[in-house]
Amino acid sequence: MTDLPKAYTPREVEGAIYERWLAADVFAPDGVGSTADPDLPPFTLIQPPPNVTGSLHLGHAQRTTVEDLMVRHARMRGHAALFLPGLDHAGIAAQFVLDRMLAKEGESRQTLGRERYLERMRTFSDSTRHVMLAQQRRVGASADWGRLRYTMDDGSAHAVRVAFERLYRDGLAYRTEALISWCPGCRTSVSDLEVVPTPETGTLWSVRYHLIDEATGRPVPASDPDATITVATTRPETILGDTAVAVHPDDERYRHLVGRRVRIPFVERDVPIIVDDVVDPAFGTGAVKITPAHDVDDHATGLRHGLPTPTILADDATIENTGTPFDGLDRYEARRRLVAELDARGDLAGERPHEMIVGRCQRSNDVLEPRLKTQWFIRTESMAARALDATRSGRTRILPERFERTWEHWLTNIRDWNVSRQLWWGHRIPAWYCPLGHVTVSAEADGPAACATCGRPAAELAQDPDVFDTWFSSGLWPFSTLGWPNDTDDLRRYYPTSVMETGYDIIFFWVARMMMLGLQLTDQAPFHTVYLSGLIRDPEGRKMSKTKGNVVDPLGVIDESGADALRFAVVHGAAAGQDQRFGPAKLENARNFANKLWNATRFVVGARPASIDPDGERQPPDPRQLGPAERWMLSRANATVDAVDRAMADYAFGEVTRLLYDAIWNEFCDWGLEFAKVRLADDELEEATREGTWWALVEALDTYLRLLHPVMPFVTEALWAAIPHRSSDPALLIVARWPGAGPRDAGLEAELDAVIGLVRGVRNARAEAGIEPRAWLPTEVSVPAPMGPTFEVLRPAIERLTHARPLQRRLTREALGDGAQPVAGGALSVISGELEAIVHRPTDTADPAAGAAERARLERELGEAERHLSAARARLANDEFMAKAPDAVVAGARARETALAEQVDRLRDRLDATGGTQGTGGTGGTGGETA
RNA sequence: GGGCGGUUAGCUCAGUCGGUCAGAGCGCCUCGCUUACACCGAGGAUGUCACUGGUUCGAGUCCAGUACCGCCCACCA
Repeated sequence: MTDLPKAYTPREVEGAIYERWLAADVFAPDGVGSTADPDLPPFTLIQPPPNVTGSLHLGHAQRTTVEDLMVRHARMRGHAALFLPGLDHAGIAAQFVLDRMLAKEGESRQTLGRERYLERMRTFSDSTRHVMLAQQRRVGASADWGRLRYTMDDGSAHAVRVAFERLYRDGLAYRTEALISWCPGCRTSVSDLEVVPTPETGTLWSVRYHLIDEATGRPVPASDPDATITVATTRPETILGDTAVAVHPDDERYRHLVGRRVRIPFVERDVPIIVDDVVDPAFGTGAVKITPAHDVDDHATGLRHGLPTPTILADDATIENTGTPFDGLDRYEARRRLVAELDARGDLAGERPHEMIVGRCQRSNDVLEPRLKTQWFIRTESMAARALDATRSGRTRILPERFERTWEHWLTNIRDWNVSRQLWWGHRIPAWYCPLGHVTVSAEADGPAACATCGRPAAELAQDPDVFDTWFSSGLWPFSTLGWPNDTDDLRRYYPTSVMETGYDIIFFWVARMMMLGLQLTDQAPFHTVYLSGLIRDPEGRKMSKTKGNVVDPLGVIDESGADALRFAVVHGAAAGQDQRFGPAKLENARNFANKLWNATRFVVGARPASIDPDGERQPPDPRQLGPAERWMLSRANATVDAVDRAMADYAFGEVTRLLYDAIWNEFCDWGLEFAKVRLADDELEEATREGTWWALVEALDTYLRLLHPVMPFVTEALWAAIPHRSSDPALLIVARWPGAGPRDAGLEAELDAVIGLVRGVRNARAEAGIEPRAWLPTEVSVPAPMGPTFEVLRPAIERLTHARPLQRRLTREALGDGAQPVAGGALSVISGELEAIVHRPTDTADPAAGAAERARLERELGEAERHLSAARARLANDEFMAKAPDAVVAGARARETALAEQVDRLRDRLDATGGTQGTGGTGGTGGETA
């Protein structure tokens, strides 16, 4: 046993504890401190790797907590529990951060060049990775740091190459020119998921295109009724890339123009008027300009009609290749000038504000441009089908279940995944091109020796300059971290993993891709359960973000309130998939709870009978030495074990903390300790009895510390060190065994409920009557014979808790009131279950008004009891209820009716007695009215 | 345009199988420094479980619809 400081100071407690865990090597499932049961299957949780260049925010802390609590729980249950930590290189996100830093130095990707840029990135990420890892340790992550992985380490690099090669070999990776979303700021393509549809008010311009006289090849004269056709656009600069004008096939207005040609202004290109179903005749003019290289719909239209696809936007979104003066201008400058020029020519038919959805870059917020690029794609159809099969068959379960519908919808409508990124930071795509255009994909670290098609030597091959979408390497995470593609011991032992915990916001980005790639490459679903956490929001319910300035730094919170409080706060009252607001109140509540636990333990430790060796082995409480309160306490602890087990099995972590908070605070501390105090201080009891009482406290406390450990690991570990252990216990709580649910004693629990109810009732009555709390008042209690022994053992505690002196026990209700002289002003009556008490008031504080107040109180209680009683009776009088409700429910209703009737009866009696002694004439009080 | 979630005490939220489910924390009010804890203890007040209808012996809970708030998905220039 170790001493506990008087005050609970999280900083001191937590710092020392983590070092002890590390020293004991208990985090690794195969570490020297592991106590795993070899007969149980392992439990594997691969951490969603946080961005290496990021900083830990509250969301990370919350996820780490949930992950860690699952791991700790599994570990205590005896499973070899692997919590594999990691970091993500976060391709585009990291580049975005570094680019901004470089910009402040007047540098850029271009000025540095690829090699120096990547060198800077490595230096930068090396400096931030330590911060990220240290933060996780502060939160208490019991991760196996020896297995720490990084999406840019050699193992991941190898996995990425092999995975891609296999996908290519199986026809699931292909290279093609396609319309992709391009971010001019990041200078890369982004996936559909990274496009943020943003509502904006733009402008819809109407532009006249001049028809061409086929005979002369010149524009038809303005006098001709069909001199022009008017099209509408929100992006006039794309006019420069137009290769057709389309109308709906059924549109009578334009039918006669179909097949004619119009001249695209500035580029002076003559393009056909075509028909296509994509056109909505009701929108705008019903005629649509077609820009196949810069619009999704137009691209599809272009493909259907075999239209040319001139690209007019450069990587930086300046105009290019148009042969017009607009070349070299930024897209928006070009737009302005182009509109002005059209207006000057008289070809601007109109402009009006237009509500529209603009695609913006998730990272840089730039407006994205659809454009053609030759990129690598992953064919998703077959993999998505397998992923759906895994969830439909139940091999993988998504929690909360409602997200399975989202999952279904997305995977059934999935499009091929563009994995090429024109970034530098990431895994280079292992594809080489020979001068003849042959493609060679190779998993070799040094690339292929020769072109796979024509045999040209490596020296003549050029590797694809692009890198993979960062989610490609993340998608391999559950198995690449365990050694895949090598057939390692870890992979065999820990794969498939048990639970994947992550935020619901990346279910598509990440979970779906892990699932697809895992099934494709390992033939197994990578995890059996997906636990989706909700998002942490600020106290106003807003998403936390740096730009809003409402981010909470978890380290600040930990410094102030402790990691245990933070962990408890983010778990307490939270439900899977449900966002939660986080504010100071929750945190304070959690810290208070830790403090409560600390002080309760300090009391137990300090209350040790001198006859017990502080350094001795823990003794099981001797049942013969236990009083009803101690047996009740142990029964309740068993009940809590049972309830917590059920909640854990349901992944209802908020329920777990609620159960423990209630059990520890409202049962163990409020009643268990209070009853025990009296008993431990009772010199009349035998030494063995006091010892038994203390061992019972230790037993219950030990159980609660174990149950609470996964959520509040530091404080429980520290406190556990202060209580005696069993010979079978390990040195540290983190590897101690999860408690088993022992027997309950329902009858005893009911008796204690009555006793506790009586104490509460007496306190309540005394408080309402305005009686000095410290005044000792003569109190009588009628106790049915079966409860006699319990009452007698608890008598000293009841005396103390109710300030009753003398406390006299009566065998029947009728006997109440005989033991002391009723005094003017009346006595207080309290009914709790089968117990009934009368508190006699001191003469000097009694007055007629007090009697009236007591009557009012009793009448209020009577009224309430009568309402409940009549409701219960109405139920029993309902034939259909009697006929159709289950027997157990009917029996319960009968019992309730009996109890309520009894209570009403007693309250009436007490009211009569109170009225009678008061002598104010109101002797017949039946509770109908309140004075 | 589809889909999902939320609506329960002044605030933030739990509420699993339909039957002691009207709950917690915070806040508020009244007391109290009783030898674990003032980061505490004792007591108290506060509800049309958003609305409408339905199923059921019985609905905060299941079904349908409505309203408001929020999120996700979606190629209308």
